[in-house]
Amino acid sequence: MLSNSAKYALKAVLYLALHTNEDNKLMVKDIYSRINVPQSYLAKLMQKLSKNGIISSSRGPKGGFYASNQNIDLPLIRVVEVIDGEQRLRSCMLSIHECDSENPCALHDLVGNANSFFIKNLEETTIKQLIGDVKSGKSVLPL
Amino acid sequence: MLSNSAKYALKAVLYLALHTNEDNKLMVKDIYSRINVPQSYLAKLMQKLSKNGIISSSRGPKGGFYASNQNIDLPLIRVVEVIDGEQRLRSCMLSIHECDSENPCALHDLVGNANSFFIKNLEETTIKQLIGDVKSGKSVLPL
DNA sequence: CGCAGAATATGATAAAAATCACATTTCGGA
DNA sequence: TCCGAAATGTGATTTTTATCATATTCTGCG
Ligand code: FES
Ligand code: FES
Repeated sequence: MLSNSAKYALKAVLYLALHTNEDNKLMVKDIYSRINVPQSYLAKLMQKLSKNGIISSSRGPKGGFYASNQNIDLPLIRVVEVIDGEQRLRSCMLSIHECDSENPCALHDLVGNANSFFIKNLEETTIKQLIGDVKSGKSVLPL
Repeated sequence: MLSNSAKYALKAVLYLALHTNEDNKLMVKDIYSRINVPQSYLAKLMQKLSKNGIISSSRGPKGGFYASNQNIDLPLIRVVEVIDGEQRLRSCMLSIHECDSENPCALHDLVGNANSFFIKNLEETTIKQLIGDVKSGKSVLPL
């Protein structure tokens, strides 16, 4: 469903959304151990996220990565699409082609609904909304 | 969610359930192109399934793989557990640990329910039940 | 300006998943 | 009994994913 990389990326984005802003940046080395992701692997992921506008960054002294107000208004699905590509999430449970309700595979009824429900949630939920739950203690950002 | 191997295995099991029985066996070379799975890869998967009692086989001339009446009464989850291991399906969406409703991660509410719904279905649906839908044309076994 | 601190770019290595190839064992039938 | 047809066992190769390492570019500050 989600690749390991996508999980890492989501954790990183959420961590940035919780702990940074334009005036309060963080470097990879300050983050990786907090979310339990290998340092240089995380660096690569964050570069990709940054290049695709999911998170922000600035170089040089006083620089680092951060989540801008614009960034945290993005829907979660943007994060996983940048990392995993567009079709992985929408692929059929049995075959390689896209999941297709017009031509449901044998497993489609057992999972298709659940999956499209998940996708819909990812599309409709923004990063900002999600960290609300974490802040209020309703959910947790796991190691 | 499901590995490629698990998808292949499910397709193979369903194909056997649809087209074989004790008196009507099939060899890998008769199957692989019908379900679009590399021949020798499929052979390995079917050995594993056979060794774990998910499907049946007999050697020698007139031999082959088949799905017995016992086999098709198994729940679908047995197939994926044999191929993917027990925990993959139940792992948290954000971390490596098991999904845990007591300690929900930030994504849990968005997906946890959908996922446990899927698992429950895999546990409660037998192979036999599933091929009913295929036979009646309600769903399809895709390439 | 120039230096150090940071992201960025590039590519090498390691591990896991997918795929392929072949030797061995078992079994039915002539 | 023996031969060939089939699964089984073992391991090698390829591809993808995950991880590590290093060189390069940009930028604020003194
Ligand atoms: S068509 Fe296979 S999961 Fe939807
Ligand atoms: S705890 Fe993360 S998906 Fe359930």
